[in-house]
Amino acid sequence: MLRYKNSLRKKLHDKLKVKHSLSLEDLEIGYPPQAKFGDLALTFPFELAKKMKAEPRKVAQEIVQLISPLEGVEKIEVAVPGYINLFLDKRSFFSQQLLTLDTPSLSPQEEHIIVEHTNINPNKAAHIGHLRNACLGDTLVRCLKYKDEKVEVQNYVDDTGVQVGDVVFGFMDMEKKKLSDIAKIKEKFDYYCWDLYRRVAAYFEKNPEAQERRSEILKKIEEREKPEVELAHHISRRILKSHLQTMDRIGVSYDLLPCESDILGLKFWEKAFSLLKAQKAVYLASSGPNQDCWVMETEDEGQKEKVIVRSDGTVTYVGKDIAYQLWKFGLLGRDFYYEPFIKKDDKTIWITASAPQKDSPQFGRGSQVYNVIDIRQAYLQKIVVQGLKSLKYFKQAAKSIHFSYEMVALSQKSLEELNLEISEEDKERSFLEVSGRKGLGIKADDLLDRLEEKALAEVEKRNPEFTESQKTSIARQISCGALRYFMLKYARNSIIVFDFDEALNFEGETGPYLQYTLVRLNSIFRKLEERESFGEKDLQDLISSGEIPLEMLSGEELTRFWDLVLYASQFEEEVLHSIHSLEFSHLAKFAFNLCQKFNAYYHLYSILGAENSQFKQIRILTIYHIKEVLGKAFSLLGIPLPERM
RNA sequence: GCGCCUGUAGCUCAGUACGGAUAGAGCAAGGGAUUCCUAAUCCCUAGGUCGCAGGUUCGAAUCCUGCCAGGCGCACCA
Repeated sequence: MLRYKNSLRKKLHDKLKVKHSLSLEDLEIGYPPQAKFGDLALTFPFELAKKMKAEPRKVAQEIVQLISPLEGVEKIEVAVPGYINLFLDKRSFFSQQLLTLDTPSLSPQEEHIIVEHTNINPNKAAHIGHLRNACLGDTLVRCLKYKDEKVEVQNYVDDTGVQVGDVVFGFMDMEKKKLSDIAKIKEKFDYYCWDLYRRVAAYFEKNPEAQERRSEILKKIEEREKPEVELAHHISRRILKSHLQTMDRIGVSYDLLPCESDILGLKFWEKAFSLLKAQKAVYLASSGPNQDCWVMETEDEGQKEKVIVRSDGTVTYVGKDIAYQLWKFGLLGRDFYYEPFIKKDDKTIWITASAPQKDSPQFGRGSQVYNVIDIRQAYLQKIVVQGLKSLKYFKQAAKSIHFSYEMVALSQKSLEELNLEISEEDKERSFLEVSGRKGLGIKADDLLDRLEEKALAEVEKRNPEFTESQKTSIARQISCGALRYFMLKYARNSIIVFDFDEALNFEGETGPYLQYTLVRLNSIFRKLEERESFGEKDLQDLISSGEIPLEMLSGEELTRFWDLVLYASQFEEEVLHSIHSLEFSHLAKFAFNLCQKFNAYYHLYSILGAENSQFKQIRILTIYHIKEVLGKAFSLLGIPLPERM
């Protein structure tokens, strides 16, 4: 449809330019609210009427005279207030759609896009909040790649921060463990640390005097002193591997894992600091509450300033982030070294290193950067962008996009289900924020396990004859589909109050519903092959022959057919819209709606048992079109497609 | 206090970017459909002062102003 609209817009522009000065963009083409009004609607007569101080209806009528006849358009009508409704030539439109199924009309606009997402502190297991981040980020990546953009996916690892330091404290000071003892821990390590981290946080609450030791550990990690730095390294790498395994379960992967330890080791901050000082973007506060700190003035809030370097000379998180953002755009003048971290199939996930390595690829130097980070960090992201601006990198500042989203919270009901202890104060709240420190949260692997378990039981019920490995593999695909759809169905601005019943539901607007629809669709084609030896080649022959016996259809079936075709053809528009608004719930809803439309069609019209071969032909072509579009949509949403379920 | 966000059906949410034709889904509730391509499905019923009050407009859930309610942010934490 995108392609069609673009060419229609050009045609309209050509026909109208003699009489009206309208730009191509002014000629907006929308959809009427009801199918009976038409297939496409032009609303620009209203704008024009305003300019000409005329009645919209009259303007619309005049325009219809100018643009008629239009190639590919069967009928043009003026609707009462002043819309121009177009009725397309169904046969030529459908045939065009079928022939261009494999050739996307989207084209890239950037040289190199960097998407940073996931970014879990490597000191505990991943939880549902992290899953939302990863699903959003990964879907963006898939959509950008579909648009043919060059995309590099980074997952930042804060391996020298407070959170890792706290777990080091837990092992060393509370559990009195050495590296060799930790290495011997057999149980799921990220779960072990989840629990330990919660105990450490509670310990610091009760023993404020331990703060001193806490700072000491952090300092030793930064200055690469043993044994603290060895422990931090062991813990962070081991947990990072767990995270990658968890993310692999939902089909999420990365190109590069940039580590904070290397940002420190390679003195990224020192370089960024000298750049900022040279541009006078930061200054040493000589008085006031921030005395002896290097601060940056914030844009809108008047005199307010943000501390970048503390009075003890250490750099804040934002400072390091500014350096990292500069590096992403290739503006820092320093670079990482890289080594392989994990190889799976033919894909390598690289990690940064602080010494030169052999045969490593190039990363960074993006022309556009997306940071997928929850909305609570909006202020800090703004400061990072301001850092770029103060260095006069206005273009890069404009291309720094904070992909923000709301948190996943826990309902009181889900807390009860998990038997988590909460304070009296927290009991009053309608929902609770996930908190690693308090150990409040649902671990990603636990949730995925529960989804898999339920899916397995459902598969068992329906397909007892499948082999065990078939069943588990299908269950995995279903759990992934269920989770990804769940994370994408909500607008990013909306808080997800997590509820087990909702998340584990496989009926209605859920991932498994979508998967089931496509499984059914595929199974029709499988049966066509089995029973009638009608295969892919016959299908392609049918399409290229251009024989579309549309004349067979009338009444209800014609309406349904056309509704399906028209809706499915909007796929690329939905992808673009989702990228522009960073709202992938649009794409999720689109796939769901298309499934609903198909399911209704499926119930009314038999394909295998069609009345005659012409009905069969047209129905096969119709559902093939849907199958292809759904297949593409699923792959962008990261929803796997089981053979059967 | 300042800034950002949210308020739509019993519940969970779309729809707001760029105002447009009768405000849509799912869940829950009630009723119905399976000798036939997978019932993880489909159909029907019921359910709405779009937080409140003004304003702009031919036209407002959508834009503007004020108010009410809730959330988040405004660290020498990350």
